Amino acid sequence: MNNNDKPPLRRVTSIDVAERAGVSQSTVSRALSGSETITEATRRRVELAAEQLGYHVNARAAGLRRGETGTIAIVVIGREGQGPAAINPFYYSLLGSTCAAAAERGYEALVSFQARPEEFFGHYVARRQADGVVVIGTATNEAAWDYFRTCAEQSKGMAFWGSPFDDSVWVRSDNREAGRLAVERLARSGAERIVFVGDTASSQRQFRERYEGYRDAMEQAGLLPVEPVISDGEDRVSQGRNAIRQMADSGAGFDGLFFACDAMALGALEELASLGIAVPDQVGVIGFDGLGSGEFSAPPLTTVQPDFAQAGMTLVDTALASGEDRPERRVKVHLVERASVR
Amino acid sequence: MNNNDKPPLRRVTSIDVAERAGVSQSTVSRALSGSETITEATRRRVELAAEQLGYHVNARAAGLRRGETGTIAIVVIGREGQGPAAINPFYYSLLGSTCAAAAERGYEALVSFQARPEEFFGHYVARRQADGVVVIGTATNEAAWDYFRTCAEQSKGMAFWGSPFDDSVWVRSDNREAGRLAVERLARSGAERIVFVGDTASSQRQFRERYEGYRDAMEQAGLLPVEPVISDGEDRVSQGRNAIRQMADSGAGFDGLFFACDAMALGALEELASLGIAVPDQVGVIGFDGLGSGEFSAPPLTTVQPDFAQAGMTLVDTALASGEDRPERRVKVHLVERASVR
DNA sequence: CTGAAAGCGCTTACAG
DNA sequence: CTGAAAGCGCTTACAG
Repeated sequence: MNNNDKPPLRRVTSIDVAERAGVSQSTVSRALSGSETITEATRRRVELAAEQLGYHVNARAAGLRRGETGTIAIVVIGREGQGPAAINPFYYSLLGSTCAAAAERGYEALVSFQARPEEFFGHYVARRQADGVVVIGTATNEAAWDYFRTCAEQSKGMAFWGSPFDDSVWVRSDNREAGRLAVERLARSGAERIVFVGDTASSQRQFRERYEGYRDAMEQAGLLPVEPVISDGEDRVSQGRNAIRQMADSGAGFDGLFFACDAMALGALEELASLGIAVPDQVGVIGFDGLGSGEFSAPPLTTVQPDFAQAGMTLVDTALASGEDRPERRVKVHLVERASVR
Repeated sequence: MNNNDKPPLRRVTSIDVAERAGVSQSTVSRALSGSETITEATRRRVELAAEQLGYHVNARAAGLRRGETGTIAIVVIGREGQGPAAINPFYYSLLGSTCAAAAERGYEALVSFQARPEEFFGHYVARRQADGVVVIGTATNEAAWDYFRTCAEQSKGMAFWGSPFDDSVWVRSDNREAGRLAVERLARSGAERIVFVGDTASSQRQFRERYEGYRDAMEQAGLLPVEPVISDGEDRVSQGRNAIRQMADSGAGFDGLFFACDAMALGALEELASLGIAVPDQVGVIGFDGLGSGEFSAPPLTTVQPDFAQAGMTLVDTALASGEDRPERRVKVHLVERASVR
């Protein structure tokens, strides 16, 4: 029950277990790793000894010998000069699903948040800390992506979520489908002058893909696609606010809005309200991301969301695929109906 | 530039670097680990060789020899039967700050999401995968906390955020101060009949502490503290909604509300709106957590928030403190002014 | 300032 | 089915 025999002076090793069970170290190893060639009786004896001694196999020594790390590294890129508190919740969801996917594949997840150049590091595979690395996070930190782009040239086993460059192993949402879904839903509500808001030249490549999906869907619906509305702003929320102000000033009419991301849509909702433009009655609004914040906005935000579980799994599998086959991986998206479209 | 010399058949080791630099393995080790006793010239030679070969020291082998892991494990407890998508964003923020704190202390972070009994695991220290483990996440998963409580009895180096039990090394917000802050702010807006909403017998011990802070502050302000309002509901959001309905039915008057957490407050805001009760004009509302969702609610939610950076740091330091001194660690809180109080 | 040797705690051919 | 021995890739006393 308690340790009044003798205090553990030294960490208990497989040799201690072997001694206690009256077998060799090899047998302990085999018994505890589930080898087939061990008698049930022996295995039980070993397991008992291990439990009595509070023994757990030293994962690092085992891995060193086996040559596998059994872990996958996940790096989350943040905006320079901002802490993890400023991370877009979208990436937290993605991080969570990626960890879960890693676990499902039998891997541990080593995660790091990187924002400043001094802390950029991606050589986890070379350092034998991981068998693969997945990189997610804001596309706005150029220095970080430059760094990781170089990393990817040097090492195998890297997978990126929505990288700002195409020449590496990336995983993305099916953004064209997202555009289609949004336009279709807006059109169904009766909207005809639907505009896409977001910078199609953004380092976030996925924005452009969403715009293309919008454009094609508009044409297919017999509607007139217009040029994307691009606005400035410190962050995505103010970009959304400013876009509305800009459109109001220009006097261009619109009755449906598809935003490149939820944060912009959320800012827009505020601005629309303060301008007295009713959502969804005068204008329907759809975002992209599926942020939790959209559940409580006024009105709750209808949005397109990727399948996070699939995203995490694809990221992990891609990182582990050792780069020989480089399939373009697209993650399914679906519409989350809330109340910003009639 | 490219590898047309010969493809790397085998992983490059410190022996390869030694050979190339014309020194011994010991020297390579010393040069690369920043030992003082090495000539600058030698060091440069070694570094050059390492770079040319694309060598990185094998972290696992080094750690095995050194006896340190250099990593801290972070486990995030989820609700059974729900994936990481259902994790309260509060814990994501806390996870992010904990990872950042670990990095600041020179540690890697090994994170896992655990919700089902089959996946409970906390013996990272025994398995030599980490030097300490911090556990955060929902207090509602009893089986998980039972498991980790037992873990904590067996191993040193564990730190818990807001554990449902007191007999272990926990870190918590300064919840009484939170209660004081909320009451003071509400009173300043002119509220007199202020009520606390939240289950004071909840497994989330911090709820009770917030209530106690509320109660004491009410007395000090010469106001009458009332019994906490407790409501049922699937999740915290519906508990918030139901609390409002309950209070409306009972006819008890109130002009200030302090919720045990933001999710409840957010649900309450919706219900208040649908009942036509104006916030903040008829009733002031304050939550706890600092969720991002509160920025976009109608109206934006005034809330009390812990200092996440401090929380992460305290968690890491506590886990690493090897348990000999068990200081009760309280994390500072502050009021985030938004628009749900006059 | 540098090298040769031992050892961190495992696993896995190789024998028997 | 089990054991003795070698080795995974480092670091660190111990010498010189």
